[in-house]
Amino acid sequence: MALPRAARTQRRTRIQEAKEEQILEAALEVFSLHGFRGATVDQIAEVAGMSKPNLLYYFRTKEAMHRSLITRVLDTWLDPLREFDAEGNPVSEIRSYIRRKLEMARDFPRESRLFANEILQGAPNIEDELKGPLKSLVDEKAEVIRAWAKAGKIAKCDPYHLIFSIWSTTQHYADFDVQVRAVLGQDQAGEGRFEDAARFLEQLFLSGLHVSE
Amino acid sequence: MALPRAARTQRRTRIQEAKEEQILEAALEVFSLHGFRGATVDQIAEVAGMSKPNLLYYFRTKEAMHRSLITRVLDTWLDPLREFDAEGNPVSEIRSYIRRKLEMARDFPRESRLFANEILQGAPNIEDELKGPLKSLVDEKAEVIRAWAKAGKIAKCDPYHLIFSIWSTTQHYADFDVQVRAVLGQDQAGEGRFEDAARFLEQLFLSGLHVSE
DNA sequence: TGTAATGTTTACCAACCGGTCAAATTATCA
DNA sequence: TGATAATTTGACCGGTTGGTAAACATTACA
Repeated sequence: MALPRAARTQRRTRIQEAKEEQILEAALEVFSLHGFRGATVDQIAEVAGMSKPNLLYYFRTKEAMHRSLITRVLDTWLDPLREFDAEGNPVSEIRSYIRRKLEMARDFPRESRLFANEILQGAPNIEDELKGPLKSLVDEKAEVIRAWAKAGKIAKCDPYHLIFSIWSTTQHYADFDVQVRAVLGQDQAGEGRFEDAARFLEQLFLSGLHVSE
Repeated sequence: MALPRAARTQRRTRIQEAKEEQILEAALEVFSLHGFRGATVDQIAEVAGMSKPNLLYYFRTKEAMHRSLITRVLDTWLDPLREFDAEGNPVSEIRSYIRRKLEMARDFPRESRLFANEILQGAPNIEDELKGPLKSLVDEKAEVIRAWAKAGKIAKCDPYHLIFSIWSTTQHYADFDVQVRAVLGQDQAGEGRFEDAARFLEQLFLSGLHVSE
């Protein structure tokens, strides 16, 4: 008899690691495109190149798969914000934060859409993580921004809404990609749109905060 | 035998109008919360307070319901942009555009989420409308903004990305509401958050574009 | 090599879902 | 009022879905 997932905390075969990776990759592809309910286990299994029961041997339910994926994505998704440095200089910190977020939107659009899908539908599975770790991290960085403003290094502004606006503007290029492409048209919608966006957003945020180099 | 939807182009009973409204209201509620595939006809029927066959008497398929809803929402969703006036003064035009979009995010979050769900999942049903009417409207307004920049009324910037950033920042408060509330915490997350957001966004965009009153 | 643990597959199931049908009920109006 | 058209409903259907059972295959290792 096989030991399903829960019992395998001790040792993990190479096979297990490889297969789980393979499954999560496929799950990311499908979930990000169709949302939780829109995705089917058969579809994920097909993309992963294995049979449905085989997939369910590694993740006992569709929900387990989704949970595993979401927590992983949420974690890496916050990395750029973690790097936000209180000791650094406001201009370069804000600029590189925008750059990093935009690069993630460009290089990991599926992760962004997975997350967006989850939030959009009320975040049933991660509300605790939003109110806990996410809020703490944002609180901490908001304090840094507030200190910068107090010291006159940047314009006075609400740090929370500043962070929201950086999130939304950058993730827009992943989550609303279809719309962006449609509006820009074939000629302008090449990969150069990320460079254009970066230039625009830097100008907006840096001069919007009255910081110049 | 009843005449289903397609045959009723001539006259519409009061009952028909009322019921269709009732159904679309329920459909908006359910679709915006669970996406197209996540929503079930039974669920919509229950929210609408009628039986499933009765609902399907007015809209013959789930897709017909969704289509009807989407086109209506897309249309009203663009109203604020239509009001954007080339003859107006850049400061007040941009400010009132932001205000209006933010008010829509506050007052019609379900409409925003319905739209976001659709785009997020590749806009299978409205790609043509994005590439057609939407693109045309944006092109037109982008030209207005470009002219303002050329005349030195606002800073030179990419008008398309300016519009994208206004869309994303304002809609964020509807689409990512759960996250916004979670991060702001109970004390700050009251209805005042929209006023705070409005203040922040006005500052960001107006001084980001080097326009001052 | 033998055998026990691990991994994979075929066949299957119960619940659900979108949609139909025919019968019953209600509104319309000559 | 009576007949005709519009509306509503319970019962049902075929297809899909998430998940299971058990037989079969492969790997790890003593």
